[in-house]
Amino acid sequence: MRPKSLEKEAAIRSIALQIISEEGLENLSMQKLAKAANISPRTIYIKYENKEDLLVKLFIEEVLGAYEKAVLENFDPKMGFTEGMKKLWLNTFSYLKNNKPAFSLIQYGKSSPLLNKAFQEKNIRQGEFFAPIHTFLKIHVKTGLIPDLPHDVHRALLFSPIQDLVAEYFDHLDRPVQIITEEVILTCCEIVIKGITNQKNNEQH
Amino acid sequence: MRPKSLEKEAAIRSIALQIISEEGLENLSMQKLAKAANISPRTIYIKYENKEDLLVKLFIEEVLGAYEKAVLENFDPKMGFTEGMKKLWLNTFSYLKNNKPAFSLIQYGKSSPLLNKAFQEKNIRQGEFFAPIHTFLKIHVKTGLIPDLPHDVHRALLFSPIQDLVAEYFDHLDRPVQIITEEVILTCCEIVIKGITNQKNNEQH
DNA sequence: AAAGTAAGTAAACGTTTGTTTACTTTTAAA
DNA sequence: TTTAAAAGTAAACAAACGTTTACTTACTTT
Repeated sequence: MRPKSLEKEAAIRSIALQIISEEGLENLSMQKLAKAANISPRTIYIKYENKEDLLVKLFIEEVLGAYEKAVLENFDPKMGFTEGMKKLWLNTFSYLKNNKPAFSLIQYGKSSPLLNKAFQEKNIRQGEFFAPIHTFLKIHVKTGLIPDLPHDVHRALLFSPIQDLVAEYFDHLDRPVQIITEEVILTCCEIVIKGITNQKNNEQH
Repeated sequence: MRPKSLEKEAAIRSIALQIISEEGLENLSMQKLAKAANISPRTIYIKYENKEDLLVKLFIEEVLGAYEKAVLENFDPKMGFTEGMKKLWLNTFSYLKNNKPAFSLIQYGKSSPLLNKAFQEKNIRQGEFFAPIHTFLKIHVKTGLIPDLPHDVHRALLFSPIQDLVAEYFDHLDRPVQIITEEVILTCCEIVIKGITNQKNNEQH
């Protein structure tokens, strides 16, 4: 029997991401994708059940999987809070700034009902994405360094600014002067850390 | 001559938002919209040049216009920093939590190249959205209360968490216990304020 | 009351959509 | 070397797409 061509599957995924990033999810069609990948539309249906299946697998497996791996590289839940946060922020920035297609689909994941639902179901059925961050935060809640808030609230406070900064990095890409640099990222990270940490020695009653 | 029916225009806009919110931007079609609004497709083209024109006007005029107005209600750039921030955060929360369709399209504005481009062009040509917030931050930079960072960086640090919290509010809507309440919003706002403000009396060298 | 004109409709335009049918090619195992 | 079977292709399917044509309705103005 003839084996599946892995190159063709990889081409489908990367070209789909490219179209979504450049023209938007609403302008991705199976026929456009097939033509751009130089294959027959039928070939896509050998690897994916239908368009929704393709989009969901692209989002969950290709994009979020690689994103999680990149963010957690050289990160350990037992790290000190400041060290860990800076590692996570810098990993996020250096991965996403070189992967605009991935960032685009992650953004769509917050808008599209289809992708949003897929994300929540995956989180429930197969365990949370970014589980080591979960552990990391729990440890620092236990020591009393950061307040005991729901994990989703922690995420909003600690990581939504870095994602917004990446969006701004891309918005400024064609301008002469870059304002979102690694130095700015670290400054912002320190500001976020300062906000969340309980500096017990400073309590004034 | 026969006047335009304002009700029909309003119906087009509100039903379009509803479809985008429930089924996604990628599933909004002119024919579906016309049928849902009980009008002929041609009627939409009396009021809008084409589909892109409809989407852009929906985003810029209907959604961002109303959003800006709601967020700035009873806000004054001359307010104290903590007071102003809390006002902006609570206004944002109370407006968006009752306007899921608006929130959905705002999220799409960060993903879709069409809407993103429209937003940037409008900001350049007709002056920034949320100009009073600009002024507000400049005042508190001048007094030295907050660091002098680019406005986009301020925005990421000060307002991206509240937008993320609204997204989480909607994600948790069908669960028995609500975790995103006005109280949580205020707690988070205080954490963000604590991070950004230069507490000169606490400097330890 | 009549005229004039924009608003609005029903139906259809040519394209493109997601997907499938009928067929050919490729390749590992017999 | 033959063969079974999945991979892959070209072409086409009905349905839905964005948009327009030809026509009717409704309302302001004269």
